Amino acid sequence: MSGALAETLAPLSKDFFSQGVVALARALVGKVLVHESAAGLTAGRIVETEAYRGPDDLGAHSAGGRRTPRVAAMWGEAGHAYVYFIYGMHWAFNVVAGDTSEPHAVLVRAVEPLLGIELMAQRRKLPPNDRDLTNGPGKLCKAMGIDKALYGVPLFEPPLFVAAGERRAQLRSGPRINIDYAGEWAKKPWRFWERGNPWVSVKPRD
DNA sequence: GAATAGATTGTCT
DNA sequence: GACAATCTATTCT
Repeated sequence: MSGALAETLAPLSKDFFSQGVVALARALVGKVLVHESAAGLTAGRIVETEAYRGPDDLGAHSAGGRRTPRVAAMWGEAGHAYVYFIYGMHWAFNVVAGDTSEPHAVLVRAVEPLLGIELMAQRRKLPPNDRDLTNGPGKLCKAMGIDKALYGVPLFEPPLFVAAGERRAQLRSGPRINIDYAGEWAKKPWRFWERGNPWVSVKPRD
């Protein structure tokens, strides 16, 4: 990939994030996530997202109005990062949506590597052409160097930001992954992905 | 390819 | 003390 591409990666404006959480989850598919870390630049095209709509949504960490230190970012301004640690070893990255009275967020579940692929491979200890590089929430965080240090940072300016990008295939939707405990809420079709994209995590029926 | 179990720790009850 | 918006290795078929 060329330096020319890197130069086209400018942050979207703050306004982009001011839309409903489900609309934002849809809009983010095809956009590019960029991280300018000390180790180097990585960028990936977002191909899979999920919307979490607390306090009503029982699948959300903010369910029932829960407002603990961990979920504080969900109660913050739209367009900031909500990063959490899960299963004792993985980080997951979310884009906060809604205003400060609405604890909403969009989980980014998979990206397609665009830039800094060698660095991603190094961080993941995998070959650069490996499909497992970024096809899952924990995997993409590891590959792109996203962890607690980026908790709450704005996503409309460096070092971590969302840039313009195009969808290359039809947008599909289905139930969210691994929230069976959420009852009826688990059935909502708030998972979105780009049809047929090989980087999507848990294989959907496209 | 599918199913299963084990890893490992921050967070909340 | 229980569990989690997951990943990996292993063991099947």
